Amino acid sequence: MEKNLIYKKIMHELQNQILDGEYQETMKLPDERTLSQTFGVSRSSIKRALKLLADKGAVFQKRGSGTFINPIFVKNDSVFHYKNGSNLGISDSFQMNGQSPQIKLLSFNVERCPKELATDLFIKDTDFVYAFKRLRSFDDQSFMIETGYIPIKILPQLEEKTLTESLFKYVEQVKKQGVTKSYLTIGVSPSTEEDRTELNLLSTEPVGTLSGIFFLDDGTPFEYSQMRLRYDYMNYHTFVSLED
Amino acid sequence: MEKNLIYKKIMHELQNQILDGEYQETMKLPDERTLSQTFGVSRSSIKRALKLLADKGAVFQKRGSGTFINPIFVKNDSVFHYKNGSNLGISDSFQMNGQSPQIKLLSFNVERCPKELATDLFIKDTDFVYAFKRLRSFDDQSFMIETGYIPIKILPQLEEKTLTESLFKYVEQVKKQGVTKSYLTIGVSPSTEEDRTELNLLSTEPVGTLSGIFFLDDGTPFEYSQMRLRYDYMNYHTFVSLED
DNA sequence: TTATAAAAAAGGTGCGTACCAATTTAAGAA
DNA sequence: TTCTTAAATTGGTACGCACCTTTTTTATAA
Repeated sequence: MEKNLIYKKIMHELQNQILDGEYQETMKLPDERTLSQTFGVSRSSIKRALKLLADKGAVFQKRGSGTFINPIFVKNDSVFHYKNGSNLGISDSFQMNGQSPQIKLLSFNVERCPKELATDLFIKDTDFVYAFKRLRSFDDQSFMIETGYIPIKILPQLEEKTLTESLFKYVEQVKKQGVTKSYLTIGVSPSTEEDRTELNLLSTEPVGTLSGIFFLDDGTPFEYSQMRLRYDYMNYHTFVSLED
Repeated sequence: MEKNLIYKKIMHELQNQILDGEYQETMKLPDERTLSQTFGVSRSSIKRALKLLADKGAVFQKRGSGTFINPIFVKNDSVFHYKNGSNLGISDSFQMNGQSPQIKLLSFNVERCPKELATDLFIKDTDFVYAFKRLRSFDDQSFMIETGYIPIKILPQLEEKTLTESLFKYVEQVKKQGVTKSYLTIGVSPSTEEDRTELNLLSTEPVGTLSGIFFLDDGTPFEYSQMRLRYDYMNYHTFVSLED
């Protein structure tokens, strides 16, 4: 699985060193030229690794001064790392005490693609999609209603029972591609009748909404999804860095 | 202002071409080697420009195949572009019909740094901070309550009236650095008494919450901020791409 | 015509060089 | 000692090369 890429290997190594408190005194990494020497790789590769860490918010690079460790990244690593490896917006990647949630399939149909979604999913509105609704819960507590649309031509073999398990894992098996990109809009809404019933909410208790598109690695729009979450399960962490 | 960096210039040029529909037929950019020639720059610079576009979600790069345009980026450009140039999470960057919101200062004090914030702001809990609360509105409609904490040693000169204007612009002037990085947690909450009063909400109507830290370009934690938004103003767009 | 294999195309990785720009440090002068 | 200036440090930009991996296209064979 590990593709043995130098810059990724070094990125991980540095990240581990950082989290292990290797550079705690100075909160600063060695300079790029030194790193290049000690790792025995080119400065270009070091720069590439550091760029990844900077994009994560693990370090800040300052010209003329050095590469500094973000104390919050170290301290709060659990929170900060939530994003890495699990948080693609959300959807499939819930976990609690290492245990995945149960999934109940509320409905499952094949229908013509709703007009508003056709362009987003890059298909014609005469094409068919799977339309399904799922309910997720931990033990007795339901926390999310998910409405999803998937073009049938992307997953011609999709069966009903697959939808009671992890969709993303299934896709990775079948398509041999990961789902690593998403475009999401996050919002807030008072709870609807359905929300209150399914998620066991009072009328004063709201839901968080996530809606958007998930892409395969090659950019194929794979699913349009609308998620409504119990407000107390809604917790989205994000590190934003404006380049331009 | 424009720093005349080749890779950024090319990034913009390509982005404009894309939005202008230059590549509409194929939805595909020329290959890197060709771009290198036509722009008269090295392939490395082209790669760098394309990487920026890929990180934005404007294009998808597929080895062996080419660089493809994300149709959603073109179509929905307003939404997609919301993030670029204005959306650092949110805070200062609101606008509506090109018009900035009014800001009312609800409170303004200097106090010792709350213990939970000290480490996040990278200061001691014996250090002092400005603590303030602001209310933002468009015309008659208030839409956000913001509670902010800023270490006094970062902005020793901060005056009360500055807080009724754009804080970020002020910082850029004084510190000669932008505020281009933030680490935020997004959540949902039923409205509190104060929310309902200030934001004119019913008890069934919730707020969206944004809380986290804003950094200066060099990584200095500059402000801890908690924002509570009217649910109908809460709209956060994000493109997520998992690298590793 | 169809299946298979070779070639070409296209993006990815890694190394290296040269020089630039901001910051910090050290040296020298007042 | 303190201020000013020059040098060293450190990350940033740009170019180029060589080679790899995946995908697509083309040519060849069945």
